[in-house]
Amino acid sequence: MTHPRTRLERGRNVLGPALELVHTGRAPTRAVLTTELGVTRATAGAVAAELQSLGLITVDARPGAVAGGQGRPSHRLAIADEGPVALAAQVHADGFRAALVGLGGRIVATAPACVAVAADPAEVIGDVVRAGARLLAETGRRCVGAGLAVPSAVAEPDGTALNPLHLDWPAGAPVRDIFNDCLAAAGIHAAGHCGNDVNLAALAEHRHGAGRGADHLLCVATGHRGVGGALVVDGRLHTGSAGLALEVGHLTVDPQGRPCHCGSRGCLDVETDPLALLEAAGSRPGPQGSLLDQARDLVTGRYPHDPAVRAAAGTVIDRLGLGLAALVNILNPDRIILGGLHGTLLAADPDRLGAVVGDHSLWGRSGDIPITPCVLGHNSLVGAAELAWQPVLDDPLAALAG
Amino acid sequence: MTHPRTRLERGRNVLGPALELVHTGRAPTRAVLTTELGVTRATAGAVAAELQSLGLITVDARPGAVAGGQGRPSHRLAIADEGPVALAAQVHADGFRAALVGLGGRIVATAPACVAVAADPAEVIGDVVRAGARLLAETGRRCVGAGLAVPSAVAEPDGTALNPLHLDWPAGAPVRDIFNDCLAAAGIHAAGHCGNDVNLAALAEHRHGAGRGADHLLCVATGHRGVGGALVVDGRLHTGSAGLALEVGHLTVDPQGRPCHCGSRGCLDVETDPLALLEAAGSRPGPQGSLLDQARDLVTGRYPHDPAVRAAAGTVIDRLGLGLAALVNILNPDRIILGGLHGTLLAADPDRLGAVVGDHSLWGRSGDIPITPCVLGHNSLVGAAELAWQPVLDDPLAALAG
DNA sequence: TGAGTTTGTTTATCGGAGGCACAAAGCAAG
DNA sequence: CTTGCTTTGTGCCTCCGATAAACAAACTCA
Repeated sequence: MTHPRTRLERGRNVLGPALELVHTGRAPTRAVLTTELGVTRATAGAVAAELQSLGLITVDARPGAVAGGQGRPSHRLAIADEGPVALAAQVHADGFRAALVGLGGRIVATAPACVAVAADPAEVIGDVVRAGARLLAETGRRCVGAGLAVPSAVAEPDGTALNPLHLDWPAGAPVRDIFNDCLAAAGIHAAGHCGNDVNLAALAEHRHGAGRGADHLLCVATGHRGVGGALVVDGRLHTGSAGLALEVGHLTVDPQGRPCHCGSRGCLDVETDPLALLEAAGSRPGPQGSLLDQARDLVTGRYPHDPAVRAAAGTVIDRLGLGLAALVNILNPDRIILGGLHGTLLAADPDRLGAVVGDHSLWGRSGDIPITPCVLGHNSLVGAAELAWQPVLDDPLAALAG
Repeated sequence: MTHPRTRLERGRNVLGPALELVHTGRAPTRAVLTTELGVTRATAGAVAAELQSLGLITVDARPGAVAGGQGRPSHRLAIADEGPVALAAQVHADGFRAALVGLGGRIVATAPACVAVAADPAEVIGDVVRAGARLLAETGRRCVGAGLAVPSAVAEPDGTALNPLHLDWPAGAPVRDIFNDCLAAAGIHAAGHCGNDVNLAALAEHRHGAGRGADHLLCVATGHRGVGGALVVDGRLHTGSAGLALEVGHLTVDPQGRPCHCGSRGCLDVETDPLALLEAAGSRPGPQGSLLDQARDLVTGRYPHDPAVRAAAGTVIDRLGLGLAALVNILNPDRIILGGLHGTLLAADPDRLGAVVGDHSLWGRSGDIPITPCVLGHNSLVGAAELAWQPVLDDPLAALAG
């Protein structure tokens, strides 16, 4: 005679999709979970109970928890306040930063930004991991994994940084191995993942920011030097066969333009980054503040009334539009988001860029593609956390219960 | 009391993947099916029996059917000889063609190619559908669906041909609706699907030709005028959000090049198609034979010993290499296949193109990307059939039993 | 001929999800 | 306040696809 098993362990195959719905804010109540997953109420109930027992979400069954229409109010689903977190780390040309990020892209704690960057990747990554370890110790949260964002293409499956150009790191540095070594040295027993910062920013924006709901999201951004791109298709990063896709910096946008270190001229990289804008505006880069900040100040403070800035920004916008148009023809995205200086330029003159993209991409349809700036702060950090959360989102039971 | 159900109806969820393995030639025996699907022998047996009962495959259990190693020989799996077929149709600038294609990309019957092309899409599509209907009547095969390849981007979800430039069709012609109307008028009760010819060729090459096993397959081809591209990721066509991806013809490959109707100069479209090669070689296009045939004859007959042809082909190869390098940087494919004149040029000088692509794509890694010509005859036709077979591959029971 | 190896088949069982009936919790109209 | 309607949550049973394990079959090799 079989003893009556508890039915609470049901719903394993839909557990991941269910958690993803809560994670991305698309499942505020249990009833929504039912319809979004396409399962019965019984299954959705078991799934919600299971996620609650894993300590990931809370199911609020109190009356009045949901502002209802007709019928019995549904139980409210929320991300557990004291649930586990991911350790997120970011290294860039001007410093590094660590944070703890919970489900839903919620930044739980941040370490103060550090501006010193050593030339040795192991040293920098060790520093940022130790900063993260301190946060974990202070908060006492469980850590589900760790993610590191670097300003370089990261090759798969090796996890090496191929072009960390503005970091003075050696090309091909095994950043994932270094990251995992540092995690182990800091006593953090969790898997470490690495990714390109623009890729991770795009992932974060897709799940929690300006890219929500887009099926084919193109993200282009410039930080300090150079331009990065990313594509999120059906909720997953499109990184190509070896993690090297969306290296968009060397599209030709001005045949008579500046020479580029790649050997060509007028590449997107050298025509639309902060230095290009400063030079075009006749403004010498100063010693204080990053190139990005100086370029941003120029645009937000003196566009459009300063003729030199107006002309320079207009030129950069036109060049960027040409590059985006080429990408639109190749990738056919349904939304474009712009980060860094590109986002600032878009905000300063929302119409000009769209017009250029529409004129130079085929069948004019592209004019219908919404182009918006990124909206998340620290989106690369949140994206790094997404990398760490991914195994949990794919299979919560396997990732947490072990 | 429950009656003892026959266990032959098991294995529904793995039925599609199993058929796909047989379809792509990756499951010659039942034992391979077991390991490839990752299921038990019991399940694989039930699945094979089910596919056989659907009339799609044969399971040959005769001793000696498999050249074995040790142990009991496995049953041989083969595509059923008299199984159902897909109606494949292709329309291009020089005419149209119909064929019947079975599983495995096997061309079962072809109608003679027709060289007359009317300006009215309904007329042409009606002609090709009637040719296909005759083939169905002659062979008496069951038809699982129909696919049509057109030399134009096909917008989804509407199924309209956006730029059928060399067909004198109106832009935006609702080819899928027309195709389905013609099918119904011909008494063929099957769903009709439409796609871009290069996309479909890439799909066919991925499943049955030079692209087998590639995870990220890039295909670039030129037929008569213009250049088309396609990307197959994890076995599925990447068509972007609206079916318009991989419009690669307007990448800039020569800033001082020929003017293009898109308003720019030196586009891949006008620098690497057959007309570009003929002009560069100082050869006036003649009245007899298509542009593609004339350009091919030039290369195969007079390369490399004719200096003019050598120089012209070299220039076109270099331009093509620049375009491919840009695509490599953006898409990071693990294999590239070239069709039409591009395939001929590659075959004529296999090393030069690879060197250019390697030099102009980042981190030199791209030099490792294999570049090969397409190998299938009628690959757009076979690809059109793939479109029609897809619902069967996704869920054989639902598609066939209804 | 017999041992070892690999594959096919049979039977019992497991586990996730659906179906259905019923209970619970709100709103609206009288 | 009561009654009816609507919507949601829960318990019980069933279904279905697949696994597990034991056995039978077919071949190679010594």
